[in-house]
Amino acid sequence: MTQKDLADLIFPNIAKTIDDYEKIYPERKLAEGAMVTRFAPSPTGFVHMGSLLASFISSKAAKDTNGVFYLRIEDTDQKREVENGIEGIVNDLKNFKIDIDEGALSRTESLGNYGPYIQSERKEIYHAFIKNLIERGLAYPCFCSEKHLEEIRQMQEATKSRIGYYGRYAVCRNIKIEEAYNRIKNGEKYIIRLKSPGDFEKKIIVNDLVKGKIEFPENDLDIVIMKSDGLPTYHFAHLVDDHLMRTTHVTRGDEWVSSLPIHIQLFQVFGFNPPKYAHLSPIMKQEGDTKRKLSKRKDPEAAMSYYTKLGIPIQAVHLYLMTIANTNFEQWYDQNKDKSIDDFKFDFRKISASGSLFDLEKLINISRNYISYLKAEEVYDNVLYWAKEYDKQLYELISKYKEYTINIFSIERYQKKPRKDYESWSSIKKNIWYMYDELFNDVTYNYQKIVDPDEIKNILNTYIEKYYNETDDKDTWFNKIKQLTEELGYSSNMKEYKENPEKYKGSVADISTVIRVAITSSNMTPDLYEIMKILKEQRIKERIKKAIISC
RNA sequence: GGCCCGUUGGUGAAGUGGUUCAACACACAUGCCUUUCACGCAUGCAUUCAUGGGUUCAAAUCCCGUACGGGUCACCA
Repeated sequence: MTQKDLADLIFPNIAKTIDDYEKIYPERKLAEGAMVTRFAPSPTGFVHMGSLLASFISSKAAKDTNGVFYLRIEDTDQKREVENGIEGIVNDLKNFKIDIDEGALSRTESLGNYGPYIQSERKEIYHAFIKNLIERGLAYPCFCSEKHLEEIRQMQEATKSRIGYYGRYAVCRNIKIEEAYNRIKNGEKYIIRLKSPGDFEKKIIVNDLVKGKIEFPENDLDIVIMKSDGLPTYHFAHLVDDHLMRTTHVTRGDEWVSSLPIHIQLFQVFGFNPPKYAHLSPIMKQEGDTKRKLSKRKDPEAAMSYYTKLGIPIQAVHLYLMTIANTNFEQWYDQNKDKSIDDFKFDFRKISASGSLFDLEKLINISRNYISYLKAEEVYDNVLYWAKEYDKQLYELISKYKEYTINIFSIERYQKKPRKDYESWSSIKKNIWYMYDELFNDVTYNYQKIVDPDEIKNILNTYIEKYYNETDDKDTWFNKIKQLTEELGYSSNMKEYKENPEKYKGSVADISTVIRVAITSSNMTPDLYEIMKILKEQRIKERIKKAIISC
């Protein structure tokens, strides 16, 4: 009896060989330096920040080099799968404008010639590779029960030995072919393990794209490559898939670095070239005075939905991810404000080796800047789209007054340094609500410095009757406010007022504030002249009247 | 416990042996500008690169130890 007999017993219906697969999935014909990258999540529903960063980097690297970025679904652990998990992932990527060139689109649809892109559909491919290993005596069935494995572990712990299935602990490694054959024939449960050719005393060096050179002992663990359900483990699927899909660069979380010796060994056993690896440190979160990994479970900001709900533009999230991804990006962008991320050349060597702290404040700042450079129409479209989902009242209002709203968004926008009032689509309402009569009902007025109702009435009355004129240009408008100021015994010159405040009842600032508050109820607004231009004569008069009455 | 990685200001970080070695950005503080708020501008914010040794004429940068943080050691990915 030979290894071949054993292999045939375990995998009786394997039609294709490794060589066949090599032909079916040939080397990709891409330009020199083109990278083939992938995002390979489990279908657990949604993509969190860390994975998004990894997929963002992968897709950017592929795009920069005219390569291929694909999506592969890693569903070899069926317990993890969530209903519509694939759709959730595809959706998140789509929402975040990370385009895939190939890969799964849903359970039934996909794109590209290197599929299937869902691991559970690749079973026979894995089996062909495993069968090959068994034939060559490089893999064997293991009959150890979980209980027995647990006993081994406890013994190893007790004797302070290295933990794992290796050397003299790997009892099934030495089972005779005949015995294995018969036990399988008798229906005994088993898994397949790699017969590791590694030596723990020897070292291997891996050059990680972000961590640099890392030295490990060789892997000598007889790792499981096929589980009792017939599906491969992650390690083995990684080998087969990334080889057959011709992946050149694997970007993943650094929880995988300790598996590197296993992965390198797997590639060696088949004589394949391993891909280049980039292991990303996790995104951290400050909690008290300790840092911890940003958690999908505990931290709402780890989910993409958090940002769509908040109305942070996805471009801002991209910008933020890029500043985390490449440490030289921020400066580049600062000097190339007119360019987009697409013009920036991503570099694996510029990824920080230590985990960065997630900084929402910085994200918001980026968002604020980003929004400030949009056209008013773009702001409008975005707010409309956002409000449709999250703020019905706002949606109706701005739909009804489209031109008017765009005018509001235009205030102090088209200048060298636009205002940065808006940090997200959801925050805009608090900046513009007073422009809509529908919302301008039960307002309260806080006139700041001037509190005497008669004085306020007097200011307002005098202004509206004597000085206000709709057609005034800005200079005239302000000169008239200055005239009003002087007429009432206030100082129209701020410098002068600051030098001798006791000589006046107040300043032009105080008068302006009264008018501003009367019209908007807020003492913090953009340029009052612009606001009044948009509001127009009739409504200004109404509002001033309303303010006077409420004194 | 074994193996591996990391540690520069409140934050993201630049900088891998020596021409400002502590950039730049966010945040913060103060001042200026100013009809409010923002914007903008100016200034300030690590005598020091977790820590102790060592190599060197010279180290944040190289080596060793220690501390702290993280990862991993599944028929999970």
